[in-house]
Amino acid sequence: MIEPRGTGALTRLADTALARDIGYLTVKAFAGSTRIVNARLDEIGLRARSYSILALACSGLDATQRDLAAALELDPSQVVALVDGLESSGLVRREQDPRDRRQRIIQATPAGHALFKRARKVASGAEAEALAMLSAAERETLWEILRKIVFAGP
Amino acid sequence: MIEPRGTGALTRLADTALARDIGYLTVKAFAGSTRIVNARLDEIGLRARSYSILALACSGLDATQRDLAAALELDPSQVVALVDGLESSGLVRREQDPRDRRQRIIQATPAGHALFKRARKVASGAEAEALAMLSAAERETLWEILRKIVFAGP
DNA sequence: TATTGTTATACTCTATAACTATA
DNA sequence: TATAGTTATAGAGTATAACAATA
Repeated sequence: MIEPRGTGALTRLADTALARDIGYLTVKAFAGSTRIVNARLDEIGLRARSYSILALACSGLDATQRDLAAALELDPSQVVALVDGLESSGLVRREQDPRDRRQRIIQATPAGHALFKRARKVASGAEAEALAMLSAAERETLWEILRKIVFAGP
Repeated sequence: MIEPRGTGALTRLADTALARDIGYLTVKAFAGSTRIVNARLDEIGLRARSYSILALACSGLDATQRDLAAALELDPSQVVALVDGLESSGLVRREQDPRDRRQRIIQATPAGHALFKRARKVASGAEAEALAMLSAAERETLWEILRKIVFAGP
């Protein structure tokens, strides 16, 4: 942006209309956070999405693949590949629901529960790192607003 | 999740640990918002990222491709394709910086400015739609927090 | 006939490495 | 030698359509 050396390219960006654009800010904030979270989770063989699947498999909700798709806003066909990966690593099992043999309930194995215990700490640390510039009160406010976006029915 | 017919699969999800996980909430909120924003922008031939490039090309900041990459948290090689698309649609021009012939300043054409004027309204409407469940005060708070995440130096 | 899980396909996004032209 | 833009490639994420087994 044709500035003296040493001046950040973003210096004047904060003054533009884009800085008021929640869409832009969301994309940028999300990109940075995802990078951090995935980098940390990669160390234990997970990513943001496989972590979420594992979390639900550990939750005791007896979620079917269809439920996982709905909960994570994914297409059912994407869930197949994610569960395949976790299953081949021995972290979850597909259990046939005796009440409807079409459905597969995804349950975490003992190894899955053990890894999730570690993964929660990793994810929580990554979150703290990604949001280090926020106060505890601001993080709480962000959580409340996100919760409202996700769980408020349309 | 083995519930009576008519009960939403997400009913009990709000009580699990995942509902406290900002990472999960962010992924889910972001997925929904992006879907809405891209669907609306598609109608005028843009997407979230080409919209952001066009916004900066219209901003008067005389941004180079390197600046765009930094501002949008993209790799410079991704900016090439995005600028290619906008340029072939006649919305932006690559102008060689006389002070450093390696650099290309991305400027919006008159057609680019005209489309951006429409695109801002579309993006703003999509944002309102995606965040309809928030009050004006909550949207303002969300904006402040996102701004802090994006512009707070590490 | 409708639904669950599955396979297949295509397109977008993200991440890296290497090349060219300029500095 | 270092940087801006470019090309190429591979992997992850997103979106559809169709199929087999089951309801």
